[in-house]
Amino acid sequence: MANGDDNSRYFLKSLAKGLNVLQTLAESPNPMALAELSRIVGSNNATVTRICGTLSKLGFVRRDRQRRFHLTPKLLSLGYASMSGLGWRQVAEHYLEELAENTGETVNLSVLQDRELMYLVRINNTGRILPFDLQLGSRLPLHCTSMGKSLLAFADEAELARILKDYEFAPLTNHTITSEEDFRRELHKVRDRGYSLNDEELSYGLRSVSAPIRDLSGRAIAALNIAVPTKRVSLEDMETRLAPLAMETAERIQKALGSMENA
Amino acid sequence: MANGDDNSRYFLKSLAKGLNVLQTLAESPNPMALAELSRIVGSNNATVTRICGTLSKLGFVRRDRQRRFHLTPKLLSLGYASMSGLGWRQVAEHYLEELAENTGETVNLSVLQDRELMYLVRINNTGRILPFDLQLGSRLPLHCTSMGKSLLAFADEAELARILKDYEFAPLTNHTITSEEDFRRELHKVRDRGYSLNDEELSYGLRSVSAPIRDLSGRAIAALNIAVPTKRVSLEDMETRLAPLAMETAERIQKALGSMENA
DNA sequence: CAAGTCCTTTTCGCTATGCGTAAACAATAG
DNA sequence: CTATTGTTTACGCATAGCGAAAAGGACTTG
Repeated sequence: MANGDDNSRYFLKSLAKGLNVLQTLAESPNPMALAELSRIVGSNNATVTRICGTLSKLGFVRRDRQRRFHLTPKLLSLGYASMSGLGWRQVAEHYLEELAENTGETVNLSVLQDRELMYLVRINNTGRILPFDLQLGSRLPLHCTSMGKSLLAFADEAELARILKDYEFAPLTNHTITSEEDFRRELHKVRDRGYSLNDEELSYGLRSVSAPIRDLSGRAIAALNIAVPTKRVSLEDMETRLAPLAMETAERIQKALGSMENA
Repeated sequence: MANGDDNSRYFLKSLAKGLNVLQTLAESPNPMALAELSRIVGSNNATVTRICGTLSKLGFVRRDRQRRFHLTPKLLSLGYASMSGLGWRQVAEHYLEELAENTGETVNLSVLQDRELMYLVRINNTGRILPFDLQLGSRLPLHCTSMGKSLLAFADEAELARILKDYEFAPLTNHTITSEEDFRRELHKVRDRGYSLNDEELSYGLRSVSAPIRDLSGRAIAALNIAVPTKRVSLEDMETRLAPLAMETAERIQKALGSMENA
């Protein structure tokens, strides 16, 4: 019945479903029972039973007394291994540490992942001031973060189009940009200045400056930022003092990366 | 042809193979080409092409110009999500930070994972002295680490038997314990004293003390340790000064854990 | 440049695999 | 004790996924 259009012979559905189950569990804040899980992934629960049985026999998933499924830390090894492939990350980390030391602020690095950004490095200098407790691997929206703006301002047009297609500009504060026109205008500004700002657009009390880390073609492969509490650092201070530091660090990383072989 | 013996109807082979590919890539220090990969996972390369095609369409794997496969950081999100399920980890982390502060040394926490131990927390106080640059999720052998000894000394007999069956006591230094008899003797000693030592058994220049974190039945669910360079801390010092601190911290964590609901 | 090796991709037909429906089983609630 | 909702098992069918082998590339070597 209808192999549709594509290279379907080369796509393993059960593998995709299994990974989808893992992702679903990862995205849910709390463990899930079978029924809920099959509802969300949209499969028959017999199927989900089989998937979870397999995952659990392989040790990626555990079932608690209330028959709910949890991910196990076995997945951690996979996650970390994936980073060691990212040679440039290590290089960047070095410079970020310097930046964190010089500014005394929290410094982050993230990459584009699907339609969000994902943290790859986080150096938290200021004990827990920020309203978010982010870890590596956690994700944030693109439209209301400085790194998101940097990543998109220097993405290629095709990628940008893909992401902005039906993008939902969810308002998280009343500073959040909520329309594509405004956002595109903002991206222009970012391209002009070479850095991007987030002034309480993600969360009240929080500002950040970000600069893109670009490859030789000018495309952003990552973005770094400096995040500060509003009460301690003014917007002007961000622009005059921190923005240049962020850009300078990004440039140094780019230089260092230039001398590496490319994937 | 021969469904063998088991509940085979409930095990999804393609999912298992796919995950096996991911694990294989994770364990390899460098990216792999198709041929090598299919050799290692023991499947037809048509099969591996399909698996990798799927994984890559889903964004878990990337192929570089030389047609070699890499894991992508997309897996990070999964790994970290798996830790947030571990409520006790957070609790433990708090006490470990204290311990690190009090001793000024590097402090770690790990759990049993397959036949190795895996790091879940690492607080590195001493800038890069240690010969290993370990990250969360990385693994070490059990027989030549203090945490490995703690974990096994307080594992239940069945688990211990499973692990020691055909265990390979690879000698990493000339202090490494290399026979099961010696190792079992060592475990007895650990049970008696309540803590375990590693005196240059993993790597020259490195010592550590570890104490188990046990559940109500006495089984170790994790182990913490304090790791030091040999040049700075004597064996005697470890036993008289650090070992008690490690045990005390472990006990405090156990108490704190007692007041949590169990999975 | 032709012959040879090794790697990768695609084709093709078969059958075991994994699917959904539906029935049994379990647990809670009313 | 019947209803309701969640979980597991049974069963038979369709097809998804498999391996063997051919076709297509890339890179050496004579």
